[in-house]
Amino acid sequence: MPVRRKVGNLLGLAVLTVLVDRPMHPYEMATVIRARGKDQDMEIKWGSLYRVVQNLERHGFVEAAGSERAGARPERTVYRLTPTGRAELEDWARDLVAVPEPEHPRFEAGLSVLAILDPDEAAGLLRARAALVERRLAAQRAELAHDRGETPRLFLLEREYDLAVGQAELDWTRALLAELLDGTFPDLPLWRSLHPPPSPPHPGGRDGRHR
Amino acid sequence: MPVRRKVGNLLGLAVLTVLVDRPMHPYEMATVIRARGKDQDMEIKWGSLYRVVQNLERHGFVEAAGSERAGARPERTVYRLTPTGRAELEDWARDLVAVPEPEHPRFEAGLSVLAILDPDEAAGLLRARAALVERRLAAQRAELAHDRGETPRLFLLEREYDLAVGQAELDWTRALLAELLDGTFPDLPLWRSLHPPPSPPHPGGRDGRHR
DNA sequence: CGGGCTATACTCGCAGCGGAGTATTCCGCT
DNA sequence: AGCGGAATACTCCGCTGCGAGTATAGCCCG
Repeated sequence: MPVRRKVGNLLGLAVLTVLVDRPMHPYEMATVIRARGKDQDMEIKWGSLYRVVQNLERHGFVEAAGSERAGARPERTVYRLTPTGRAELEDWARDLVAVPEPEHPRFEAGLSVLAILDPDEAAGLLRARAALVERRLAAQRAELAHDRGETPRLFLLEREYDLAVGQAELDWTRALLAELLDGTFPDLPLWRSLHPPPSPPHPGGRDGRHR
Repeated sequence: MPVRRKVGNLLGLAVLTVLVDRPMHPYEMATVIRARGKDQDMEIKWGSLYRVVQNLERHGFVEAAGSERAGARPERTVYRLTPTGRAELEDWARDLVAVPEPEHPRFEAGLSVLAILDPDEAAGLLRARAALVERRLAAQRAELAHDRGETPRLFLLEREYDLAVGQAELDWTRALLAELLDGTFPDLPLWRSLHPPPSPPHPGGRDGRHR
């Protein structure tokens, strides 16, 4: 497995990263992370921000660098990256890049239980998904093309990657869908046998229960 | 977003699925899920099993169908799927299949902070990753080919999908790596400027700090 | 026939996550 | 000048997840 991190939340990675440039107070970190669009790259829940910063401090990755107050309002603690924190950031990054870990997208879980749905319904759902994915890809592609003008490619790599993987997903889905629609999919009879039509006119109570 | 589930843990999905066939006690569910290989499809932590079953019961998705004891040993509660539970299972499956959700693989997070590493090191890490991914793909492909003999394709869809996406990831990584190695990657100068060599012979203390 | 190993079948406790809430200030509008 | 809504800047608490631990039963090996 990938090294067990003292602070595992990826929000922590984002925090360490923005602190490389300069010390900040938590709310500002949130703003900067959002501004750089890095909140799109990892599921970030802002409710966890202060908790995560606390944990980073507890483990010596960041430390308070004093506190300021602006006008009224509770004083905000400004945090700075420690050398240990910088090291942790690099180590974490290395780990994320070099060690592939089996991940488990929702779609995979969905496919693993696809057989409990009626095959015709499943085809409809796959078609719907494909349409949505296609639209999202188009939007992402447009946005990426736009940002290329303003941001060096070096900082857009994760978006390129996303696009590549998304496209592969779409292609695979479309291929499966085609097999289902033109009847080439080999297990269709088996699959249908698991889902007897609601009530055939009404012959002698046949009931093809599976198992 | 995808409907908020009362029980969100995917282990719950697996539990509902095995209960379609027949009532079971928790430990048996674990055995069956493992036997069907469905534990490969979702990150399952067995420490959560009893908790998840409890929660499913609390929400009326499963219910105790009595308890048995075998020889000595604490009596095991046998659970059965309720109609609500069956409905939840189908709804959940539909949701997982039809609604694509932006996911956030570890590698994406890694790429988003790649610039903090030295470009040469980054190339090394990408190469290492590519090698590992390639080996895993080969292993998966072999295993899948083997299982094709014993299991209908209908129950192996998620593995096919995994393979397709894994291959896309590998291709993308290799392409990026090639650009880095042959110097085609456009931001290499920028990137290098963020990482001044540890200590150049020792001229007048130049220090190209970024920002 | 006894000693250790593996499989069976759970329980416990706590850290961490995150949804929801809170309080204040600022700004635009009318 | 008064109101409403958005942005700022957090806090709180309950539930979940899960690593670690526990205890017995069966069984294989010498």
